[in-house]
Amino acid sequence: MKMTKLTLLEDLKARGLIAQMTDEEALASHLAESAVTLYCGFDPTADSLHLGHLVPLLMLRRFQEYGHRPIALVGGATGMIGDPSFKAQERQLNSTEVVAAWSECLKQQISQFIYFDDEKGAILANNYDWTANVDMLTFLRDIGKHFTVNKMIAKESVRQRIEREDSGISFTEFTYQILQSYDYQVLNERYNCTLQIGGSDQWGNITGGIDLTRRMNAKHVHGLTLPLITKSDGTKFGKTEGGAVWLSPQKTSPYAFYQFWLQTPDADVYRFLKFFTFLSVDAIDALEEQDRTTEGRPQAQRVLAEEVTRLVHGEELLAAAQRITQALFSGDLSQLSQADYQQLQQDGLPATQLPKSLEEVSLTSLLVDAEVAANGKQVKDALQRESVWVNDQVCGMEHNMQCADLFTQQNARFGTYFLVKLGKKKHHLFYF
RNA sequence: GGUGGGAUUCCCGAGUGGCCAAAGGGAUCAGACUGUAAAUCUGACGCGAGAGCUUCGGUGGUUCGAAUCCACCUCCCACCA
Repeated sequence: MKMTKLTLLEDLKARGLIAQMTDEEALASHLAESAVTLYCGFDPTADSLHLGHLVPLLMLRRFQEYGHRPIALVGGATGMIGDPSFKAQERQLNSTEVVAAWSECLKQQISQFIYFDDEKGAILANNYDWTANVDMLTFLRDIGKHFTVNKMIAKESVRQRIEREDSGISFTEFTYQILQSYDYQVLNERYNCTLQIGGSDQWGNITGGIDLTRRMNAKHVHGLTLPLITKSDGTKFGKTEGGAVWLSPQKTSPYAFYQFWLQTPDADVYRFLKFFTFLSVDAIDALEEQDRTTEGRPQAQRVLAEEVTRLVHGEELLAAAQRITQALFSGDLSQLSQADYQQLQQDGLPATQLPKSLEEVSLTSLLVDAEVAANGKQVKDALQRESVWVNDQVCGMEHNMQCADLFTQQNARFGTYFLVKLGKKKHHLFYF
C-alpha cells in the first residue's frame, strides 16, 4: 500500500479518466498551488440526465474532494441552440418553455452529486442568465470579433457537417461554439474559473473558450477532457433494450439501474469501477486480484452496482433494489410478505393491472401488452421452452389460452399478486 | 442538363415470373453450459395462440400468377457536362 496520497491528476490518470488536457505541467502546478474553480456544462436535451453525464458529474465531485470548487453549468441557453459537435445531423430545436423546464430538472439532479451548502461550496449556474439579454450588435462586435471563421470551420467537431453534401450545418448550430466559449469567459470573469472539463467531444468548444478568455480577459486558463466510455464488445455504453439508462428514478427504476450494473461484463467491470466509483485504484486492483484467484463468481459486479446505485439513488433505494433482486433471483417467492409485494411495486419492479376479463386473452398478448416481451413470437418461443412462470407455475404452450385459469383469486399471492417471469431475467408483477 | 446504376423484412445484403414470408451475416429474444459475465452450441426472428393476414420506395398496369416484366412518380449513387 502506498502511503502518500496521489495528487488529483495522478489519480485521474490511474483511473484512465483523462483523454486530453492543456499543458499538463501548467495544469498540475495550478491545481497544486491553490483551490481552483472549474466548470462543466450540461445541456438540457431531456428531462433527466443519463449515464453519459455521470462521469463528468462525478468528475466535478472528484475535484471537490480535492478542495477545488466546481461550477455546474446548466445550458439553458446553449440547449436552445444545439451542440453540433460530432453530430451527423442538424438537431430539432425545443421551445423555450421546454428547455426551461428541463433545465430545472437537471438542476435538481446535479445538486445530488456535489455539495453546494457553504460559502465555499459549489456553484450552480445557468448560461441563460448572461446570454439571453445580449443584444445582437454587442454579440457581433464584442464577442464575434474574436473568432475567425477560418478557425471555426477547421474544428474537427463540425468538419463532417461542413464537408457533407447532403446535410450541412445551420448558422445557428455553427454559432454554438461561440456561445460555449463565451460561457467560459464569463465564468472566468465572475468566479475566476480557470478550468473547464467535459467529454472528449467537447475539446473544440473548450479550446475555443480558452482562446476567448485569453483575448477578452487576458487570462490563461486550462481545459481537460474525459474519455468516451467504451465497452469491450464495441457496442454503445449506457443502453439497454429500453433505451438510455437515466439517472432519474422515474425514468429508470433503481432496481433496473442496479441490474444494469450487475450485468456488466467481466472485461469491463474493473475499468468501470475506476470510472464510476470513488473506491481507490489500489482497492479496485486488489478486488480484481482477489476475483482472479477465487473460484466462481467475481465480486466486482456486485460492488460496482452497489457503489453506483448508492451514489445516484442513495442508501434507501439501493436497499430496495437489492431487496427486489434478492427476492426475484433467489428462486424462493414464498418468503415474500404482503408488504414485500407492495414494496416491489413501489421500488420499481414493472407492474401491470390485469384486465377485468381474462377469457379469450392469450398469455402472449397479455405479456406483450405489459411490455414484458416485444412481440408474441418471443413469448411463444419461451412457452415452447417452458421458461415462463406465473408464480410457481411453469407454463407451456398449452397454457397460452388459459389465462382465466392461471390468474385466479386462489392462485394469487395474498389474493392479488402474480409474479411473472419470462426467461431468466425478466420479471413482471401483475395484480388484480 | 446528359447517361448509367440503385431503393428488399431492425441493419448489411442475396433474390430478376410460380419451388419466396424471401438466402447469408449482424442485431435481438429464448434454451443448454456457466456466474443474472464472456465465448461456444441450439432454436426463434413480418404480424397472429391458431385459422389466417399483410410485405420487397410510391402509384397504376401486363399476367392464371410479380420482389422479379411495363409505365409514371419520389429519393439516392456514379460518370459525363
